[in-house]
Amino acid sequence: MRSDARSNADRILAVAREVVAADGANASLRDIARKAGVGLGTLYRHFPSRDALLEALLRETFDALKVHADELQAAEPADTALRLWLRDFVRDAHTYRDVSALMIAAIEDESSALHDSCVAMRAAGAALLTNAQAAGAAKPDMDGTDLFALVGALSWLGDQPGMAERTEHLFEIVAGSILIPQARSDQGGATT
Amino acid sequence: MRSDARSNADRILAVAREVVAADGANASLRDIARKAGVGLGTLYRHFPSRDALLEALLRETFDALKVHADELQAAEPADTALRLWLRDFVRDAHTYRDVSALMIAAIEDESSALHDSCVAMRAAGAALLTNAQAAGAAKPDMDGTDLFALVGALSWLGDQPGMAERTEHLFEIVAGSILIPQARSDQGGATT
DNA sequence: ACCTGAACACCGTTCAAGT
DNA sequence: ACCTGAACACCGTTCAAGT
Repeated sequence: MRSDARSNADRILAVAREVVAADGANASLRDIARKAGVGLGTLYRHFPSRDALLEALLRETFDALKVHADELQAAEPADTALRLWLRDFVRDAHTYRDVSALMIAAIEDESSALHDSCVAMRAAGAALLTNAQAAGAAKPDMDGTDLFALVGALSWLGDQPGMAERTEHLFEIVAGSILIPQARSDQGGATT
Repeated sequence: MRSDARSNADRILAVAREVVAADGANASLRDIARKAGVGLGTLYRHFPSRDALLEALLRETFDALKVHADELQAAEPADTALRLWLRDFVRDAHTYRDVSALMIAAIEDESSALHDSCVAMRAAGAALLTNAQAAGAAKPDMDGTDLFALVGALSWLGDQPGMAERTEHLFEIVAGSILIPQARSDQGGATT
């Protein structure tokens, strides 16, 4: 019966969402299986690795971030688009505690279930960065991976005790190291 | 016999240095005790917590960093002093993998064995920062904890797979968000 | 097909028992 | 005083056995 399996997978995912929200990305898988009322092997059958489970939890977030990148690129001047997207990224990346380390690791590890999503995130950010650089609004000596590293580090900081309330401020500081202040005229269009 | 105890503590420390160098700050304490040829309880007797053991490993490094801060403050212009010290800090903080998370956590946790050292580090950095700010060489909207957070995050990045070779570059980017470029005349002395 | 849970090889931490 | 190692309560991962 395939419907059993599906309902199990759904229940595991629902429970995982709560447990990971509470305990972070390194939450006990045993605990999740237990609370989902399912054998440990069943969890492993549906999600063969921790990354696979997290990927399932994060997929919506990732998709939304990619869509948002496209929207911003179309609607905003290059520097605003980049800045706004980075804010979102940092916020979303620590929806669950300790997820940024996994994301940064996943970008190097092609076998990780998170790999594709992270590469896609990097590409989305890189596109916004390239745009901003072309407009002279972002430092030229930086690539998508640098950007990913910086926002990853920022989101990691947000997970550390005592740092959460400083992330806004730290974001501004780091953003200041990426973006070049623009004297902007009324109409936002940049010349090529 | 107190000499037994001392020699045990020394051996534990020597082994811990190797194991932590290999496995990072979360190395297995059991493994350390085993390799030191000592019962697990003996390790706990001498080092009642992981932080206590790491503090012992890092004490020399910390002391050297503090001394170096004073030297730089006396010998270099404020911006150079800050920049050079930050470089050292980032380098030393990832002598052992994953130590930066513990350092940042320790600054909030007064009961941690690493607390005092970390507060002292922050104070040393804060003094250099204040100096640089007074000379107009560092952004004014930043305090010692922000500085600690940024270099902590940078050193964390250095521990992540694939990021090690970018740390130099990322350091320059972040340093650029802290320091204000100076038009410097021949003599380096800043006026009070 | 799908699920279960015991089995294995690990942890950190504590503490009775030994010298 | 100091040390030891078993005991306890946990992990992640695998896989034979069940339905």
